[in-house]
Amino acid sequence: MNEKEFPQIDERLLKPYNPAETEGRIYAIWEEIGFFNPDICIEKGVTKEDAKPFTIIMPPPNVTGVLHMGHALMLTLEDIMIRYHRMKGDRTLWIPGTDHAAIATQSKVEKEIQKKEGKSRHDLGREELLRRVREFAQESHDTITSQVRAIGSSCDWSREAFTLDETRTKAVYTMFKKMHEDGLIYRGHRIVNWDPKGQTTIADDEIVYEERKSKLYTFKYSHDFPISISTTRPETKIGDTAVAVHPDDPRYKEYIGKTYGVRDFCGVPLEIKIIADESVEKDFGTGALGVTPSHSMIDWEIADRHDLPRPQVINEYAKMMIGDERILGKKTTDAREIIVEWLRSEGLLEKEEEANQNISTAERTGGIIEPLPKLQWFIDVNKSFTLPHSEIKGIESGSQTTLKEIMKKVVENGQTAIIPEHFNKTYFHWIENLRDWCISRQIWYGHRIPVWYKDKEIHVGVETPEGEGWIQDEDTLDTWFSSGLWTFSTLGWPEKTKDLEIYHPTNVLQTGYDILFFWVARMVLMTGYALGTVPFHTVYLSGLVRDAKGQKMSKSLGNALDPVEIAQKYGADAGRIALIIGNTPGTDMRISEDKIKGYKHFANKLWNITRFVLSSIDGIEIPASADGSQKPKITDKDQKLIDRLEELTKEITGDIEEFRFHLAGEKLYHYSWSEFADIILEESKEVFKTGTEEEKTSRAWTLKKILKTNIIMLHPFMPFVTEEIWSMIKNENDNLLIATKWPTQ
RNA sequence: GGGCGGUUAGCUCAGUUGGUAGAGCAACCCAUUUACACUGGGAAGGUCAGAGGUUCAAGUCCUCUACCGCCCACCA
Repeated sequence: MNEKEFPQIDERLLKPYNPAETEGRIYAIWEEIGFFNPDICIEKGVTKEDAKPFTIIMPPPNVTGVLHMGHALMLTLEDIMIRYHRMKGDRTLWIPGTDHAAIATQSKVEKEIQKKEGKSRHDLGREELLRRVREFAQESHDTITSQVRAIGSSCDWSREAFTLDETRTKAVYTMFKKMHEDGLIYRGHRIVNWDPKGQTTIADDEIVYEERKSKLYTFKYSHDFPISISTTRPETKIGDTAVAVHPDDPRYKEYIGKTYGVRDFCGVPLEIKIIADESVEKDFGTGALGVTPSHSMIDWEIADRHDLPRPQVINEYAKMMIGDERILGKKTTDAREIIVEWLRSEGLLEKEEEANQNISTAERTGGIIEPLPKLQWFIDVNKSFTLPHSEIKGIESGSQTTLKEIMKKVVENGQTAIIPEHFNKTYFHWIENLRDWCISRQIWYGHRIPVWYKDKEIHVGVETPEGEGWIQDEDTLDTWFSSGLWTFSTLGWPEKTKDLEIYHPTNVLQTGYDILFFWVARMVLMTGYALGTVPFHTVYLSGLVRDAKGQKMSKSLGNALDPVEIAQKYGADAGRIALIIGNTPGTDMRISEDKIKGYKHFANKLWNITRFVLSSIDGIEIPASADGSQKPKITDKDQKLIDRLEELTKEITGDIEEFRFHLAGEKLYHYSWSEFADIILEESKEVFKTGTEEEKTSRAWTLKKILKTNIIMLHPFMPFVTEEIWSMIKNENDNLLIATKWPTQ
């Protein structure tokens, strides 16, 4: 092939499509012209000022490292929606951001420092550790934002947010103060999930259960104690204050209400009251439960109901804090052996059996959770408060409600719809079992709790109080507290900004189903409380991205695909569409390099289709542009092709509107390859060879029309190659493809 | 223990409201410079996990069973 054969063809088309060269250049053009920002779209006449808004706030990736394929899927799905709506003419906003991810980030940096320098956070001190974490977070942030660009995300960088930046911190502090004033945030001495390894509390849903073999011991506290009990943790029994039995259990009825003194339980005197409680299973063990209020969630609740004393016997380092020299200061596991040995030697041990037990461990550190009573901050999910302004169906403005009710109503009445729908059940089930949310963490990286103490005075506020001697609470807030505000803190709340007014509630939240509870439910809670509305109308839950064998991608397994590497090797477009086709919401997917390679071929196919169309129609006088305003006489045969294209356009539009991206992508792929290239273009060769002038003109016009429409519709899915092709097929007065009108309205 | 999802071609998965099964990859045959070998054409491959039911009609709706996966609870 030489220039003589293709005199009018752009010379770029003479070589295979090269995404590595193209993508960075195209992204720079988009950023330069500013169409990612809706204000500029309005300024440049792409969007009408009174157009319907369409908003997505990007789920902020954690600044703990680099992006993985799951992020690539997220960015692709969101970018498809954003580009589609922008092309439709909506006032479209996509705000990017990152999450400080408190515990995850701090523990990652701590681990590195420990490994490289052998120092703990206490060796460094609060200020120095924070400096190091911030430095790490900044680097991580920079990597992430360059990756987000590499994938082709058309988000508005001028509005970028960080969960721990100044504006978001103000939002967090304002929210804390407001909830505190409403009595929804309280400080209480309550049992929490303590992670002795991470030296912090964690939330219920940050617990991971691990099944382990353990021993179940059955014994009596003393020879004259009337009831035997069973336990897997004998060392906690020095903290027992009651034995609970089922109220209907005839075996123990006579003892209920009596109190027994145990003079010496491995060196510790006990006073045990026999109580009746419905929560006890008659059929488990002896049917009697030794109640250890301070070291078991269930027992703490029993103690609440029966007003029992709650001595703490284990400390923050998982060591025994009472007892004689045999057990005092010993690790719980050692103390267990000692107490079992003592029971055995006293002849109190009746049975020892193997049992499977689920051990609670901390998700981030792997430490075994020790339930402990601690003074912590909580959000009360059941307390009534007045919601002054409400747009939530079923809750009147000015009426009494609870946070739990808000979370429930919003999904129940469909103001927020979850896709796929079956996750509704999971959501409701979670809310029903929800307990008060412990929001304080004993780590340093994060939003420091906005509470100051001075003697007996307490100040809760956004600013440090005036005067000498105020000391701020040492703890920081759970990272999900700030994430919960994300849809509106990114729009400027608590200020009454224009953005907040225009773009909130947002349209879609797209995220993985694994954080439905962590995040989605908390956003509903926070938004309902602060604004009396919903954070988003639709929640699109995607599945996890796994490797070709179905394993979770991870660095340690070496099977993780790096989206940027993929983009360099096959093109971001190929990676994007490979993640979309065959991927349904809520279902995990498998991705392999082979699949991505296939779609690299597809990008090249589009390239060659373009080359063929342009070279075939070269020299044929077409009276008008492909926008349909003027056209030549169209043959019946070509009219059928146009009708088919219109039908496809309607289908694709419907599929995107209804979140069936996998179908839209697949249809476009097959239309382009199996219909347009394999049938229409093949047949056109004959038309151009032997047809009449009228047939040739009609066909030339039709091919260009199909090519342009096809490229427009593929743009949300494969933005780079389509924009590059567009630059070669557009008419002089056409805009960039990113700002070109979608073919149906 | 409670709940949710899955089971469709060798492999990975689609299949929107019920209308006699589809794609990609792999494998098979043919074509060899054709816009594109990052190609074209062709053929092969499935009693849609099993059983029952509703219906003129079921991969699709209902009931039950089996197996796989996930989530929640945490029996102390």
